[in-house]
Amino acid sequence: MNKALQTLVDRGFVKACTDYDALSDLMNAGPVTFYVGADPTGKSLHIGHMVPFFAMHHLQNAGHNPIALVGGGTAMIGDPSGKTEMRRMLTVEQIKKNCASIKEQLGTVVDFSEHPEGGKGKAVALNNADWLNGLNYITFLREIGKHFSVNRMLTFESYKQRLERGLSFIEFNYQLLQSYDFYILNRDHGCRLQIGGDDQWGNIVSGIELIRKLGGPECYGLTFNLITRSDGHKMGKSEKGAVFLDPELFSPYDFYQYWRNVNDADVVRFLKLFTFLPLEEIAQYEREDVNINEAKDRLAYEQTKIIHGEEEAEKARTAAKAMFNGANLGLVGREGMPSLVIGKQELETGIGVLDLFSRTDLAATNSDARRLVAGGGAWIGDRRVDNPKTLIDSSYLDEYGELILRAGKKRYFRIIVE
RNA sequence: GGAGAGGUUCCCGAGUGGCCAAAGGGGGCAGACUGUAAAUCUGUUGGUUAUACCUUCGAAGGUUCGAAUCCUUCUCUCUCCA
Repeated sequence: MNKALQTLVDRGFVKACTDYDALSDLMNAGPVTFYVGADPTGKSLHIGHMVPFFAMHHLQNAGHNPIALVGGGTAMIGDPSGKTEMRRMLTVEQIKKNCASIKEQLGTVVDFSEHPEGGKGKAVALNNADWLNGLNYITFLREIGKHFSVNRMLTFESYKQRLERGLSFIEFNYQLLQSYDFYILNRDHGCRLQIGGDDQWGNIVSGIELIRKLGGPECYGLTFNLITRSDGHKMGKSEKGAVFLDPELFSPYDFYQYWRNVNDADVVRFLKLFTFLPLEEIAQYEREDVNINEAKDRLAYEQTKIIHGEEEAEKARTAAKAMFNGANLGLVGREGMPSLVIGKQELETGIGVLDLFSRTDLAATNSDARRLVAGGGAWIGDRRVDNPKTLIDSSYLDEYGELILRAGKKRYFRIIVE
């Protein structure tokens, strides 16, 4: 099998392919242009969205040419695949904004530079709004719609499910539009392969069929496993909500912690999928005598480095070590920690614990803070605060003239006094 | 257009006049145990200037001493019929 294709299989990406042998031959014959779509339904992608793009990275490194397609046009509609509910409609301005920020985020794993080095393929980012928004309904029906059989579409699993819950007509059209995307990318960019999550199988196959019917070359589809966590939680969901790539929405420190806390059973699998470490290197973490926590630290560090850069990864790691390993790294260790600045004056007067905690991320409201304190989970430095009426003043400052607030064992917050 | 079912707190889902800030489960948070893991057990889970008060059961009115519960109108979803 083709080496790059084999890499994806070995790393645990691949779920299914329309034709392994033919695709392998095609990839052996030279660089293949391929694409994956991303829907700009939000301002930021979360890590669950990233699986196909990590795969894209590996294929680009092997010399193939990626097209990252942002669905500025299809986002107007909403994809019913794998969802039981109708997606809410977004405004045109929102979609535009989302497209721009998503393109930027993809740059963390895909090299969009003009002249990529080291034998990499040339990557481009396109927006299907460019060809979808101007479509004429009647023309589209005549030229594209006639190739689709409703009977056949209804046999797809994704539609079957939705038929029970209700499916709007425009969502039903999604498959036609995605197929048309593939057709356009093939016609204008020589794209021969579409990759994507397993839920995209039906849409991908339809695209291949459309291209064939319109006289294009044989194209291929490659789908990836839906990544799940061994505890059954959805990938990319944390107690704080989705694990977004945008540091504004999900801090690099929390991001690091998310990976640092994955289940034992997931570590090696995630190292293969979500880092670029060579498989030989990952293999050493599978050995029984290796401390699993080292593997988790490596996973967290590598993943944070890819998404947020080396500096942030270092900060997050240092902060984590300072907090959990008891290493007294001084102020340096606190840099990656979420923080808040309060006035010196205010502290000297004294601040109620509840007030203080509710102003941080540790408690959402006063009541929330009250529960935390009453439950014995509120700490300042190494002092447990269990009386909600406690007044926090400068006597609580540590040797650096700061307060380190803690909720439970894992959530820290730094109060800087000025 | 006609007939019926329904919209409850983060989610699912009980509740058909006061004992309802609303059972139960899930999820979350905290405590215990641990390895910053999993599993398990316990507590907690609308807000506030907090043994009380305020806001919440699709929306707006009404009946009542008192409404998530009864009535009216509106609205949305689903099912069946044409």
